[in-house]
Amino acid sequence: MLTRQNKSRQGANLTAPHFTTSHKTSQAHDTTDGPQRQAPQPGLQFAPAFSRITQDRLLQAAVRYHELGLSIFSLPYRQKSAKKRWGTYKIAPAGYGEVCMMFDRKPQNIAIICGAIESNLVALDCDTPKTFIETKTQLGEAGIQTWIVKRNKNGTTHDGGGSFILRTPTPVASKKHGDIDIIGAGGYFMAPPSAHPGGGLYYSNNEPIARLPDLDALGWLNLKPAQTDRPKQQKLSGKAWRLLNGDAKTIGAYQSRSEAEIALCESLARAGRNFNEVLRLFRAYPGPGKFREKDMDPLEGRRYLYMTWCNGLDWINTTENKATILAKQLKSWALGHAWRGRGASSDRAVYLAHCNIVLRCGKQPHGAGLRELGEMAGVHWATAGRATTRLIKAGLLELITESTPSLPNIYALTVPSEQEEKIRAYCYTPSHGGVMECSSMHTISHDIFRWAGLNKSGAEVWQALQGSELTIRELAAMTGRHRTTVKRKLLTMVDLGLVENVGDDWCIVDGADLSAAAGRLGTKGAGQAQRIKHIRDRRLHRRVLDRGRYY
DNA sequence: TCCACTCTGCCAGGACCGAC
DNA sequence: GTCGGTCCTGGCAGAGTGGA
Repeated sequence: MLTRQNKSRQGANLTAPHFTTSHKTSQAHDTTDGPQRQAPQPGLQFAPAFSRITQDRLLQAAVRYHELGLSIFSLPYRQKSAKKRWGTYKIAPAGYGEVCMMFDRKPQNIAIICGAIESNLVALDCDTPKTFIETKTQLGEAGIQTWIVKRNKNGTTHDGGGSFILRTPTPVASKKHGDIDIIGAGGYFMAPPSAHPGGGLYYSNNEPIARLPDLDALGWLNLKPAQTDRPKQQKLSGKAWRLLNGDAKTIGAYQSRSEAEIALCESLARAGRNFNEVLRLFRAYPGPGKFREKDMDPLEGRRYLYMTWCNGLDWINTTENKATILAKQLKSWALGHAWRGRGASSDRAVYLAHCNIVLRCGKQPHGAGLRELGEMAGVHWATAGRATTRLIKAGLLELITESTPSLPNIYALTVPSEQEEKIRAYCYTPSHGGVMECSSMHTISHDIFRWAGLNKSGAEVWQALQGSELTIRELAAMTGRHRTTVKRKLLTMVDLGLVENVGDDWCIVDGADLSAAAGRLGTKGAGQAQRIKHIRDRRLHRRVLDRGRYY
């Protein structure tokens, strides 16, 4: 088994793994003739050849590729086609643990993804010996020596061909160029020590992967950049964009470029980006600059950014500001007591949405659009507006700044004096702010708890029943809903197969499926439809503003 | 179980501010 | 000056809710 110590030692050498097809691993050979001398005779079975490559060597190779920043995944032994979904590895390469899980158990083939965000690899797959030699010559004339992957002859077509693996500044589009398959973004190639379906193992030379300064370096191939997804700009703050774009004034507000990059990571994390997305953004934009310097060596750049990212996360986790702490206290309070009165269920859902917005942006006063509140609470935006008005009247919210046609209302969470003692008693602890509350918000906005479904009062009954067997009287006391309402909801839930009653107690049925129940009530997809409608509304609004009038 | 009242969803129409 | 943005009010129909 590979130890972490071994792993770090391997990381010191940036050359690609070198594999021979013989157990005599010390035997030096040229890329084109060495292994061919050992090529098995046609018709022989090749399984014994693989048996000389131990499971540890397969795992070692996989970890080595991982260390090089390549995105890999497993294929069935002696197969080239993926039998499982591998698209996620294009976006988020497998971590060290996952790589070990994939290659630690049985013989597998290794696939390396081209155009993946860390590597920007391109493979020039030459089908014939002639094309292979021509390409090798042209690369040599251009002063490019790089990692080459070949396989033993097995009597099939393409014997004598091979792949040249290169790094490019940007992902390259896949295409066919004569007898060369240019495997770029979205494709993958077989890596040593994989086994070809027709027999024979893949092996490689002992060269590092060459990095092209630009796509014109291989002018005769006319490489084109791949179309990549644009980042979701609307979710990033203006400050984050200024930092990403290397705005000197914004960066100058920090004591160092490192601090600016930590702040940028923190902002991206708050916007819901994961590390791989952040890495892609840092590579796509100039940023404060220090990462760019480190990224001259991609492995070093990745390590540096990972440390910066961890520092940003640490900051978020350890330095909660007053607004965040208050929001968590208020959220715990809102979830922990019964809200009484008509409309209280919606008020509670909208109030929790306000708290979540404060937690998300880490500050208050906070801007909250009615459509956003509606989507988060699972109600119509007009309902969210009316609920917000009631919350203001109740002293739970304060309207700081009225909306403009382009900016939403600005609110502040407030603590009514008569409630202050109770709310402060809901001291925030990690158990209050974790999974339980996330799932609560997720439940409230579920399609089944929409209007014409079980509604928000149904959501409260459902939440109260989580892990408990309760009577109608107890449920009414816990939720603040009238016992008639509680009974109605329970009977509907029984019809939907969500709950059952044993004597006076009611409990959730094992395996209850909220989505299926939403389908039966006709509310399935309501949240998605609402989001789509809001997108249309905003588009229409923009046109109206452009015209200056409605018609 | 029934009824009165409240709330919701939907629609139409109208209005402006801050950043660059 | 241009651009990019959301909220509010009022009315209507019908569902949801609380209480008798």
